[in-house]
Amino acid sequence: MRLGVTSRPDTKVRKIARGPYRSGTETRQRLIDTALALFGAHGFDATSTRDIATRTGVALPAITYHFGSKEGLYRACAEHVVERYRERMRAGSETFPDLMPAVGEPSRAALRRVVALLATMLPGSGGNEGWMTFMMREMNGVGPAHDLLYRDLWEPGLALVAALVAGTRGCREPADDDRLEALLLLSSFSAFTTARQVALDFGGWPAVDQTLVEAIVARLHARIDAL
Amino acid sequence: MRLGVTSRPDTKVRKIARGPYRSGTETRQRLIDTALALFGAHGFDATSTRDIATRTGVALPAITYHFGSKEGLYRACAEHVVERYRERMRAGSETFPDLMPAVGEPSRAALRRVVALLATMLPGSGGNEGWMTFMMREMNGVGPAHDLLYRDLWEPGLALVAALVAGTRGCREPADDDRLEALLLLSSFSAFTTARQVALDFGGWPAVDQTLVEAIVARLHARIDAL
DNA sequence: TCCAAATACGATCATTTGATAGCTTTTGAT
DNA sequence: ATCAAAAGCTATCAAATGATCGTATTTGGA
Repeated sequence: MRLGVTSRPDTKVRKIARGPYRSGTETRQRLIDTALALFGAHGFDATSTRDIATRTGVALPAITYHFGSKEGLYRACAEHVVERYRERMRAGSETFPDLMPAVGEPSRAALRRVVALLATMLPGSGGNEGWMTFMMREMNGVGPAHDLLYRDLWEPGLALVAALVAGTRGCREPADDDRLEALLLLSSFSAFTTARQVALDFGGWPAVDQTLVEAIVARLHARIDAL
Repeated sequence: MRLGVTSRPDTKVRKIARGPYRSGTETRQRLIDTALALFGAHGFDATSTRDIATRTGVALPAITYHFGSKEGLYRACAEHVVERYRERMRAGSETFPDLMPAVGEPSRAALRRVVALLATMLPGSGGNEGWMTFMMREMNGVGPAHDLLYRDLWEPGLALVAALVAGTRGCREPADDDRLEALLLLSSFSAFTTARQVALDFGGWPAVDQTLVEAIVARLHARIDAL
């Protein structure tokens, strides 16, 4: 069955791979994992579909078969990133249920926790390397997944932080200054994503580890307390 | 004359173009201007040499002739960016000669001015569009010009800011905290370079104009005063 | 005036790349 | 057991791309 660009195979039956043919969802996931790392490291145009297929251990037409095109695979990666982000934010919301903006001190406390939660997504070690850099590549406005990521990731995140900043300052609706403050707060993270190599080289740090994340969060908390 | 990758033609004679053949330096400069905009907007791999040549109004082999290869042209763009940056910093140094770190209040004042000077490089309107985005593309560590830009641009800039932060805090040598503070200060600019589209869309601002730059500088000055 | 170097371009090559055609094997429901 | 759909692969195509060859024109000094 050939797939359209947006549709995907109905995957209600195949669940467990028992033979040499894997289930469609598993192959799709493995392709997304590989592509996410390569797209994140080198960008859309510098990543070839042959490289993705070879590293995944499948033949070249598998990409067209499962995702319709190279761009379809890229969009699938973006959707996967959004899901990862929502997962983490949901987990954070369950641990800290009071993330909704309010007037006065609760907003400040919530803002502190949101920033700390976002900071936990910084480290690139472990199995999730690449999805942060993938995300940052789409922020300049061009790219096949910019609109999706803006609508489902950046805008909600920035709106939450801006609302919390406004609440901390005693306002109900975020104003220009609050939005700017939200942008400046979150841009602090970009030093360790977009400019990760420069930051690590300059600081002489080996990696974005827990110690470094704690130092960043401490500094951001100080800025929040001074609002 | 065929050129090596690093060498360039001796340009001591040809200066003024009087006939249909332009001077070598002028063609080189026009190629760099076009390439800088395209590389900055779409990246190295997504920019074709044919597109650069066509938009510049020259034939395709002109790139090989003047720069040796596509990568040679890219490096020439990076060198041009470094020169632009140094020009601006030199102009700022002449206007404000006291940028060197010292102990106490002078460092704070110098830091305020350095940040304000760097902020003036943010706006993308005018003839200099593209060189900021070109620069930011090389910060993740991969790319044909990363080392050059780090050595001649990022490291000196960060070292200056870190020294001024240390001076403001009363220390002579910058420590880890000072370097981190320098990174966080400068990363504030990345919100309006790497993430320019996201920032403008979210804030509802039409462009990175003087009003916005002043608001950013005001916020950064407040952070510096709180050091 | 004359010539070598510099500048420029049309035509072409070899490679890479994304996509497709056609066929085989596996899977799971009937 | 049977069969249609799903999953997969080999071979290949058409387009794009970076680079090169050969040649023509211009330039500025001898």
